[in-house]
Amino acid sequence: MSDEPAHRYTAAMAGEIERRWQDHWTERGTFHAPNPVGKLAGPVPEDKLFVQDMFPYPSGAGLHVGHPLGFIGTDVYARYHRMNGRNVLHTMGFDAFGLPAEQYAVQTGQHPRKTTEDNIETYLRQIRRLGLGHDDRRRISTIDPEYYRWTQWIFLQIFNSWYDDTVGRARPIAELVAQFESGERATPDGRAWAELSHADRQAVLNEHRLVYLSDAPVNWVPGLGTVISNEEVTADGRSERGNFPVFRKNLRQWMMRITAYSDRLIDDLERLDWPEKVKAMQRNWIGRSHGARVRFACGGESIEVFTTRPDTLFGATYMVLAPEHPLVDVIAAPAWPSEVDGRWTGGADTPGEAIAAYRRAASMKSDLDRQENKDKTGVFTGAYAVNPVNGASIPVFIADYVLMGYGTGAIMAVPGQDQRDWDFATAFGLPIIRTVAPSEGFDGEAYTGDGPAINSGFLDGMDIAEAKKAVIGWLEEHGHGRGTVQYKLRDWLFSRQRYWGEPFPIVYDEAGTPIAVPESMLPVELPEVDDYSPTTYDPEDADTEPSPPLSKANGWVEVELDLGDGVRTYRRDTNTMPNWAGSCWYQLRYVDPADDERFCAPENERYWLGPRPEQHGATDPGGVDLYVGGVEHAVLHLLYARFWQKVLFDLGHVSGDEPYRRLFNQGYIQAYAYADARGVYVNAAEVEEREGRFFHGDTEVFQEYGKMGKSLKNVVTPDEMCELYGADTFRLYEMSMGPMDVSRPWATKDVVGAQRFLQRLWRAIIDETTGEVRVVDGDVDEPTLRLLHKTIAGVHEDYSNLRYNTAGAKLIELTNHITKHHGDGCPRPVAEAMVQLLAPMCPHIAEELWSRLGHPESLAHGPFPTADPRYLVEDTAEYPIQVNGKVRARVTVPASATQEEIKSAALSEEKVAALVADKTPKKVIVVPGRLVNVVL
RNA sequence: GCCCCCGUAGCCCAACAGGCAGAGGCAGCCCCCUUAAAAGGGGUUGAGUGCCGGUUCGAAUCCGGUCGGGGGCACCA
Repeated sequence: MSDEPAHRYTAAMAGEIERRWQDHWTERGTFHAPNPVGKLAGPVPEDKLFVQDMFPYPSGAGLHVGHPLGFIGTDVYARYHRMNGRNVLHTMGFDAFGLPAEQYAVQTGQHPRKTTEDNIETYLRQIRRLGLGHDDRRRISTIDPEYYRWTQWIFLQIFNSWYDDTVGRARPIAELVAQFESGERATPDGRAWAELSHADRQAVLNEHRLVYLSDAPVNWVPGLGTVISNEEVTADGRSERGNFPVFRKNLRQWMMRITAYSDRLIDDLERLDWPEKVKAMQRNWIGRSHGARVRFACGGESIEVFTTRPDTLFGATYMVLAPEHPLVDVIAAPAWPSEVDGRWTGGADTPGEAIAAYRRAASMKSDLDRQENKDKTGVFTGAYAVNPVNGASIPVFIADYVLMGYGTGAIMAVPGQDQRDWDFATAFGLPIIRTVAPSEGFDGEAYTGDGPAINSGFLDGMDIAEAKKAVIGWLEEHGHGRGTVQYKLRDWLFSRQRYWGEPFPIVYDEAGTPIAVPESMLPVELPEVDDYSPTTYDPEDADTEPSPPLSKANGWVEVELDLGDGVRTYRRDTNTMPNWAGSCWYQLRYVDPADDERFCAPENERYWLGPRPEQHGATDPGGVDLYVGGVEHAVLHLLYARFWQKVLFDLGHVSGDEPYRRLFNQGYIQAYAYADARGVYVNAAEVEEREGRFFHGDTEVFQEYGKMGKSLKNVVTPDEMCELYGADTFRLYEMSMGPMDVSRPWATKDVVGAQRFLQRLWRAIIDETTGEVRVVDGDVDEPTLRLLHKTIAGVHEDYSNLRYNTAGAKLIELTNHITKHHGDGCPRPVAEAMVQLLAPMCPHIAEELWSRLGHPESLAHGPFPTADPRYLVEDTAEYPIQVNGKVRARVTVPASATQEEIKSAALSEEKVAALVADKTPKKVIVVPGRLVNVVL
């Protein structure tokens, strides 16, 4: 330790260099990216790049080494392009509203603003050490009133819009009012617009607004004291946050009409450069299916069903309504028909009693029960319906395998082609008619494959696609139904009953009509309250009601305003927005963070985010050039943000209709955790491996693999890594672990490899004992030049394709070559190029070496080396010679050799000639630049 | 149950578009430096690509099957 050379690149020296360069960059605003107009205006090159990390939430727990993986990845990309002359926008702000912040504040007994701002400071301190080239003028935070002013403004834009299906886009609500006024569009009850009261008009408009109040059933979570959106409910019917039971409850809540955009949200995925996996998840979530709605007569009523298989209509042998379906009580027979099947009655004396009992039982089942137990249950309503295609009379059941929330809440059951219907039919003794001939050898139950229609009258012989078309035509012609499209996507529940979120810019008049707060009065600031902790309940108690903390802010809820007809008293909306709101548009604010007239100046928006068809193709939607984050936001954030962008686009506020042109999902850094026999976790850093088993001291412990987390005692922090090795070593190691999109285990012991490399590179340029630059001037030998230019070319390509692991490997290779062949000093041109190539990944050491090599200017804006093609072509080529696919020999020929020349060189090679002997090769394959294969 | 992704040295990972299985790192081994040590230097060993079959002159790569791991959806008509 003591006699370590004075000028070795140690962790301590790295730390000193890093602090110095970070200060240098900050002082000079090295990473300030100019805008075309406004407060950040400056000279802008046409060539720009907007790189963005997914909005981090500033957790109180601080960062572990997994968090910065993507941040470093985007930084390398940004630095690479900045060095190559592009105007690069890269920054980072904070998504700081939301439940976790509020819960953390409640735990620590402090105001959420205080804890959140403290956490942001901690977060910034941690990421600052990493040397990320952020434009710090563009840091924003969703909790800043100057930010959420515009979140509220966008909310009002959406509120004041409606979706015009005839033109397929959102329009200002005033244009709808004009249609009603002129009579171009009739009001729902046919009265003239002028005859409607103010409240009536608002009620009509509420049915069209893209944000509207709804009394529909919503997801109520007593354990959280708030309602949540469908996207936040897990598959087993619990809240994603907190894992509490979720209950369906009718509550008056704000909804966003995202369903108006279902088709565009699906269709526009094709124009995005996104991972297929994420696109598939969004398609799946939106759940578009094509089919038909068919009406079945039932007594004096008509039951409408949705089906994706109208071609199987002849096989419909019964119908099922969801237990909550409104027609159930209307159609239910007063008494069982004679000779009713005992399985159908549920043991009740009348259909009415059976239905009541069944509904009671169904309501007691949780979603989880329903999923675990897929045995089919149901009761007969006593009613029969008529199959429109053949006049058959079929019984109508209720069963909980039919959901009120999808389609029409009613189905035609075709047991021959649907396994669920098959199961029900078998349990209840109902007939099964196959209407598609199963393929040969099929021995299953319901047959869902393709085949010719059978038992289907005029459809017989047609395949599924033909039969669908034919039957839809028939239904439409005879007025029994029509082809239609169905979606799983539901409107977005947008209100939360929490404190720590954006207040709604809405007040209510005496009649309870919601009124937009005028733009001039934004932001509507979050009031101080004595008790910001929400009222939560017994998580299992469904009979509770949300009680928003803001409703307790007495001086705030009641407000005197003059909204045009004199000063009156209004009540504020006491909900807050979900924490997804702030992240729906933050890229727009990064672009223009200080504009206080607009959320973003159009010139700046167009420059950074506008479509560039000449560069990205005719259908380019625009958006952030590279957006990096985890796959966990595939449906939530990424769907909501696309929706807002499209509304803003329709209203003419932005020039592109997608927010993120290219999306990249980084993998996760995971870690081993160790628990002893009792299941108690031990500090992973203290575990030793001996003969394939693991020990903590003398106690045997057992390895698990997964997340890094405090409770698992396996957290490694970037701070520790910077301390032990320096930020550049840490950055390089993270980038070298593998491709960016692959998840992998953290291994602190491997970090030393990255450090040794940087030490070797440092030593090639700096004398470790004197600290003098030891590069040599003069000509560089040919092999070194060849390797150098090959490295330049390869690293260029690797950086632009986010393959940092292979870029790192190429640099190590070059450095090893220099160490081996130029131990007495690195040739200057090689040293300079090497430093430039390294700079995106290890910017501090690169700046330091660059400056020691005599360059006063920062390396942040280049230069970056380009490969000289002369050194990329070899003058000779070595060909492996395969005989029957096995490599037997090698020949070296001039690179200019023709295929014939290569062939004869190969055949005359000694070992090959011996193998060929007197035989005549059947074939000789020459792959130019690759190899020769002789087939005997 | 349905859909998607991934299996290459002890470990993390390379291999352009089917063409010599290896770029790099960790660990191991040998040597050097050192009073000693290593987060120093130099060198070196190591897998036939999870398994079976097919296509091909040639397969880690393409196709079919199978096993293992990860993820998404799930009574959505």
